[in-house]
Amino acid sequence: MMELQIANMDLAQLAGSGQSFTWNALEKGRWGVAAFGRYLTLTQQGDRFTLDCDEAEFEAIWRTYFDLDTDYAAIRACIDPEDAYLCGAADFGHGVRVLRQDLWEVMVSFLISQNNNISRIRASVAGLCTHYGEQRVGRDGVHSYHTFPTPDALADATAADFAALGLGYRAKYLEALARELRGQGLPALRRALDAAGDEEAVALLRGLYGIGPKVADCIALFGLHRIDRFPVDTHIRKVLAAHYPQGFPLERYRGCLGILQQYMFYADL
DNA sequence: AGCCAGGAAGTCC
DNA sequence: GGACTTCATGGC
Repeated sequence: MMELQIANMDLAQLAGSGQSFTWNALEKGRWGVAAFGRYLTLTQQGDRFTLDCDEAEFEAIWRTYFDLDTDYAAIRACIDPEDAYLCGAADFGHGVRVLRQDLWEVMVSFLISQNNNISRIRASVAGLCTHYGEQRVGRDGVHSYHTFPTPDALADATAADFAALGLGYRAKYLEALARELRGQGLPALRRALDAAGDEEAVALLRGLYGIGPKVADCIALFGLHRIDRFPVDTHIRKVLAAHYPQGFPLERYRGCLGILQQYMFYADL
């Protein structure tokens, strides 16, 4: 058990922010978070958080996962005070952060996300975990959870299997992705991505079947923490048209574009 | 019935 | 290189 004070973090906002699809609401304000093969439950009262893990696990996994070493107050302070829309969006989503999620989980989740809605993405990801993930018993010894399935765990399934979980026409993309990255495919891709700059990383991702510009940007932002990527989806396109007809000031916000994008996305949800 | 959802591939020219 | 169409599927 750990108690912490964390500024600029709100569990309900993170759970609803559409960047992770493996959070689940438990009883009375408690959230369950599965990541990196672990399962954490936590609660929040204001800026005080209670996590059911020890300090070693917190330092090994969760400090990084919740991006606690990034100063979100400083980023919000950079917002142009004349920009009423962006100030309002950042205020509304004050507890949204860019989580440092597992690369493969992000690849699969956002491959599924295209032309889809968040509730069905969540259901599809849950189906993948229960059907192909590893079942483990939680810290309380009673409740169990499923890890996110590896490429190898998915590679023998077919598009028809994935379609049965509600992936629709995206099922063939996941079939190809899992087979492409099975064995040493994923670590090899990760090495190439880690050695690449932002543009090159996005280009590498776009070389995979089913991954286009928007999904590649989401993978770079959420799976590689390339904080300057600015994914433009249907919501952001709408926001840009409504509030930035002359174009969004990308250069002004170089260095934190992805975080501002999350404020804008969450405000539009 | 048609439109929308964290879009991308295929198919024209 | 663009512009247009197709792709599953459920909710509104």
